[in-house]
Amino acid sequence: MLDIQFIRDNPDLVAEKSAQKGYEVDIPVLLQLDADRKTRLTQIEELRRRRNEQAGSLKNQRPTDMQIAAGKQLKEELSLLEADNAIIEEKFMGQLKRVPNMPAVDVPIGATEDENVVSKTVGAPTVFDFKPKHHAQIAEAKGWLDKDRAAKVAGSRFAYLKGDLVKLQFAIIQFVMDKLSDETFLQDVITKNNVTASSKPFIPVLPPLMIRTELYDAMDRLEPRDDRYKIEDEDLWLQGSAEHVLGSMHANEILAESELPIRYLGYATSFRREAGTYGKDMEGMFRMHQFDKLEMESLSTPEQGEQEHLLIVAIQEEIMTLLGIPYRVLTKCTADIGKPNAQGIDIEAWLPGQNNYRETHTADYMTDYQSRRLQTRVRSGEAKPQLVHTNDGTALPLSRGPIAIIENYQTAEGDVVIPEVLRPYMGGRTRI
RNA sequence: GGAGAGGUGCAAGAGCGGUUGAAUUGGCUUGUCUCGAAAACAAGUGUGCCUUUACGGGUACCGAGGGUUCGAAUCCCUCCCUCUCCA
Repeated sequence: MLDIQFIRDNPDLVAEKSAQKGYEVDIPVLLQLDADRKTRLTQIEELRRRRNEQAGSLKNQRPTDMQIAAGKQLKEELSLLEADNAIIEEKFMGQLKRVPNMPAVDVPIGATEDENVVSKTVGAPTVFDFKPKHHAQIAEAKGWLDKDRAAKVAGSRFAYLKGDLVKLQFAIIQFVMDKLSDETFLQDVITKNNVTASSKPFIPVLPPLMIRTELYDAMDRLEPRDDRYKIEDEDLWLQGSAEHVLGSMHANEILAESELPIRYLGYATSFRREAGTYGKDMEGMFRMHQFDKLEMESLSTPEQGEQEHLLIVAIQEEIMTLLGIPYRVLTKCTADIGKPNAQGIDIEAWLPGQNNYRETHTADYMTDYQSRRLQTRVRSGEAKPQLVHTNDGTALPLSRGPIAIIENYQTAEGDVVIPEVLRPYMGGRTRI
């Protein structure tokens, strides 16, 4: 949620930036509602003051009939005003929640994701002396992927992963977890990329995979609900990314400045209904209803926020480089960064089987947009608590990560060479 | 799932329906003392919103949401969470 004070002070700017992100907001209506609720709130507080005054003056004596009558009168006026204000308040919050976070100044303005800017390309598309296969072909031939039986059991966009593909997945998890919880690795990334951030390691976390409506909404990740799985008869949803359950972890807490940044590496199975993607990416395991993911989440001071974002991207790149996967980095434009984002980066891996770059990672910087509703704050010295800044980023998606490995490391025989860094986690095997 | 006991400030822990935003103790901060520290003593120590140049003032918050009452941390209802026992 955006700061209402900021909107009051900069109505035109907010309208303009919201439009750039493709969000329709009616700032004049919002501000009118804001003014209305303020007037009523003043009246309500005055009535409450009078009520408290009378109650306080009575102490232990019995009130007279006149005092009771006066009190009743006050109560009635108050409840009318309060009911009236509740309606306005609800409308106001509805409007306020629709206002997206303001994009940072250097976010390119664009109307669709096609206007994302490729800021960097690392490595060249892998060269083969044979026609590279799609990962689905390789995985199915190896018996690693069984979607037919998964469809029988759970429907489309599900899969049984089996055999060496599963081992590969666990190897990747181990590898990434080792790196991100290693201070030396982080220091190295920081130095190489000239980032100003601490080398505090990420704490591995296995989070709950379900989240309450209230917190999901506060994270601003519940919408569109069509893409979420709701648990029947419970006030719970299956999370769509570990970010959702990690970012909300410290809601309603005031953290000590010395604790920040708090960095988590969450491993979680993520669930998405993929509404509106019928027929898209049906081959293989590129787009599934359920996929495992290693996700970074950082809660930091406002001052640290932007550097945390840069660090997260640098880590993503370093991991891709270590895995030897060609990739490119996209600076997402205003239309694509997402509602709570101030800025966002995508990383796309080269997939020879699709002869294209495809999204594997995202890094989101939300400034205080999420923490305002979560009320996750930090106390710095004597000053009033401030809202923390939140960052998240994919450490490695499991299915798209393995897909990139399978396709880039495939051999003419249909085997897959194991990237060197993963071999220690695969019992020293060099190919599968 | 059933029966019971609970959820109060940084922590422990009081709180006959009415000067209780909340006793007390501890913690923490500051001051006195000291060469310094400890001890002792004194004062201070929540958050949101509205208002104020400022000092301050108002209001709300005792798990969450409703209700009863002139008046609710205290009574009632629903839900969430913790503990004990049973299944």
